Amino acid sequence: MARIRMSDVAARAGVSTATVSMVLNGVNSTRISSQTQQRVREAAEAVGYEPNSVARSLRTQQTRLVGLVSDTIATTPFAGRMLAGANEVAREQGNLVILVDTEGDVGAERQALQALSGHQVDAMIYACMWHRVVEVPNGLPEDAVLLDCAPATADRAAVVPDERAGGMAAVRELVAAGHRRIAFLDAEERFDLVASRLRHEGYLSVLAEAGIEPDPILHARADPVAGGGREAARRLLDLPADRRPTAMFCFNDRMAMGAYAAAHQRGLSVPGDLSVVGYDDQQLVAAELDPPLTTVALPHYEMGRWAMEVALGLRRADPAAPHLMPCPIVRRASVGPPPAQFGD
Amino acid sequence: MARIRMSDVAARAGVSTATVSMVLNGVNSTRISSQTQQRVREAAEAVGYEPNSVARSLRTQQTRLVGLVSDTIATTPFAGRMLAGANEVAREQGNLVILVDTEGDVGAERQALQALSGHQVDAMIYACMWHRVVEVPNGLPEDAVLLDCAPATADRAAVVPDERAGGMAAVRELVAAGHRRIAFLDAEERFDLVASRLRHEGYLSVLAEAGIEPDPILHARADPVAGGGREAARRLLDLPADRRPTAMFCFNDRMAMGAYAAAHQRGLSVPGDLSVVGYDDQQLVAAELDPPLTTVALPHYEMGRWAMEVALGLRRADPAAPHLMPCPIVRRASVGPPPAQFGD
DNA sequence: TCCAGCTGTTTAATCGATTAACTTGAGGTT
DNA sequence: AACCTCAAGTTAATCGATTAAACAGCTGGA
Repeated sequence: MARIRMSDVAARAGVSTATVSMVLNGVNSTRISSQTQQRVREAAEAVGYEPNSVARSLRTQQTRLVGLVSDTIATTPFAGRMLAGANEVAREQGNLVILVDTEGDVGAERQALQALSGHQVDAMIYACMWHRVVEVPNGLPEDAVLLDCAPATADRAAVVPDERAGGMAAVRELVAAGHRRIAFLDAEERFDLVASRLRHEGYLSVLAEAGIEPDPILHARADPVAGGGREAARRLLDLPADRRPTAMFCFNDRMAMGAYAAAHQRGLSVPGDLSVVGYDDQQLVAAELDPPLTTVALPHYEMGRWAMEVALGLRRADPAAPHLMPCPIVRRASVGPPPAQFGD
Repeated sequence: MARIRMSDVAARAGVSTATVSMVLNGVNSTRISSQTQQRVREAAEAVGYEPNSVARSLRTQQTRLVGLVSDTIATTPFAGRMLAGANEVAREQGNLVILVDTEGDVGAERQALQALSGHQVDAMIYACMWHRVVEVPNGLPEDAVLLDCAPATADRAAVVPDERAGGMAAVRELVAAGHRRIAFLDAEERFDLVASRLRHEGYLSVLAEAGIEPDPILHARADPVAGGGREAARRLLDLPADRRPTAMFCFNDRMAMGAYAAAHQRGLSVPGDLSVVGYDDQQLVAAELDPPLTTVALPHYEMGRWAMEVALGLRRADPAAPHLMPCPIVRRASVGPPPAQFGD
C-alpha cells in the first residue's frame, strides 16, 4: 500500500497538482487544453492514482460518510434488510456507511454519537430493530433520521411501518376468504408494543367495515413467541363450536408457527380447518412452514432506503409525523375458505 | 453544528494549539505544568471541544476506521452476530467500522474496495455470510482478514467454523444417548457446500469411533430447507423397522424443522420415537420448535470478534490455514434414548 | 506602442490537527 | 561573567487534497 499522491501524477504529467485536481474532478475543465487533460488522465491511470478521501474531506468539509447507529443488530434477524436498503442508496450516491451497534447501552450510544460526529459524518440515521417510540438521545444531530422508530418528543424525520394498514390487510384477506370468526393472537400488554396496538386497531376497523361484531374472547394475548401462540391457539380451539374461530391473525410469524402446532395437535388442517395469517414475513420461517404462511411483510428494505434518501437530502421528510411505510401482504397458502359448516 | 476547533480552545486557555494537543492527548505531558494542563482541560470542556478525526487522520495516517465488506447482509439472518462481534471489538479499541454490502456484485465489490482504501481504512475484513471457499478479489489488501470463508489460493488470515468438530459433537450427542442407527440429512451435492462435506466427515468419524458401520441409505440428501428435510425424513421413516433410523442429524435447523413435521405426520414423537439434532442454532427457530431443538451453534459472534482482533493486530493469525472456531452444541430437548425395541 | 482581454496553467492559502525543532527565561556551576 | 541545563512552552512544517487568485504569453484593437 505505498500510497500514490496527486503530486506523483502531476510530476509524471508535467503539470501542477492544481491541474490534476481540476482535470480529475472535471472542475473548470473547459479551461484546460484537451492534450493536457489527456496527459493527466494517462498519468493517473499509469500510476494507479486513487484520491485520498481524508485529505479531500478535510478540505471540502464533506466526508461522504454517513453514520448509522442502532440499538441491537445482534439479536434480530430483521436488521439485515434495513441495512441493505440504507447501504444501497448510500452506494448509489457514492457514500459509505459507518455502522455502530450500541447494544442498547446508553454510554456506548453517547460515545458512538461523539465518535461519528468527530469523524465528520455528513448525515446520521438512528435505527431501531423493532418499531417503537424512542427518547431521542441528546447528541443526535437535528437532521438525523429515525428508522423504525418514532421520536417521543422532539420533531425529527422518521419512518415506521404502517402497522395499522398492515393489520387491516391481514384481516381483509381473511374476511375476503369468507371468515367471520377471526381471532387476533396478540402480544401481551406488558410488552407495550406500538405494533400490537396498531395492528389491533387495524383488526377492529376491518371487522367494523365488514359488519362483524368483535368478540372479546377472540382477542387472545400471549407471549409473542411460538410457545405463546401455541397455547393461545389451543385455548381458542377448545372453545365451543359456535364461538371457535375459523381464522387467526397472529401478531407475528412465530406465534403463527405456534398456531399451526396447536391446529395439528387437534387434528385440524391449515387452511382446511383453520386459516392463519402472520406478520413480519420472517426470513427462513414464513416460507418454510407447511403450508407456507400468508403473512404481512415488514418493509425493512424500503424503510432503510427511505431513511437514507432523506439523510442524503434526496427526499424531503415531514418532521411533524413519521412517514408510514406500507406493509404488503404476502399471499402463500395458509388462507382458505372457512370449513363448510361455517360457510355462507 | 458550528464546529469548534483546537485553536478556539487554545485561545480560551491562552496557549498555543501545540500545547492543547499535547495536553489532550497526554503526549509529553510532563513538559507542561499542571496549572496549564488544568486550564486547557477546562477550556476544552467549556467550549465543548471535540477533535476533528479527519484532520487528525490526515496527519497521523491512521483513521481508526476498519472496512468490512460482505457479500450479502440482506439475505441471511446470520450476519447480525458476526457484525456484532466485529463491532464490539472495534469499539473496545476505539475504532469504527464501515460496512459495505456488495450484494454479490463483483463490480460493486471492486468499487467498494477502492472506496474503502480511498478512505484510508486501517484494516479490512472480507466476510461471507455462509462458509465457503472464495477467490480473493484483487484489490483486497494483503493484510485483510477473511471471515467465514477460506481463501482459494492466496494465503490470508481467515476464520471459519470447525464444521467437522461440530458434526462430531452432534453425532456424539446421539451416540451417547444410545443411538446406533443415525441418519445424516445432508444438503444435496449440487450445492457443493464445504459445510456439507465437513459435517459428513465428522459424522463418519464418530460412527467409526463408536464402532458403528455406516449405512449408506442413512446418508440422505435433499434441498437444505424445511421441505427438503421433510421429504428426506419421510423416506427414512418409511424404511423397514430394522433399517429405519432412530435419530437424525440434520444439515441445518430448517431441515430439522422438516424432520419434525415428517415425524408428526407419521404419529412419531420427538424425542420419544425419533431424536433430532440440527445445525446453525438459528435465531427465532431452533428454540421455538416443539420440543426445542438440540443443535450445533455456528460461532458467528466469536468469528466476528476473532477477525476484528486479527485485523486490529490484537492477535496473530497463521496465514497458512484458516483458524477453526469451535461450534458448541446447544442442548435442548430433541434428543432422548432410542425407543425401547432398539435399546441396548 | 500599449493595454485589455483571453487562454491555459501555476502559486499559494487553506482545511484542523500533530510533532520535531526551536525559544525563552530561570537557576546553577565554575 | 560565561556557560550550561532544565522547564515550559511556542513556531512552523506537515499530512494530501481543493480552489481563489495570480501570472505568462498571446491576440487584437486603438
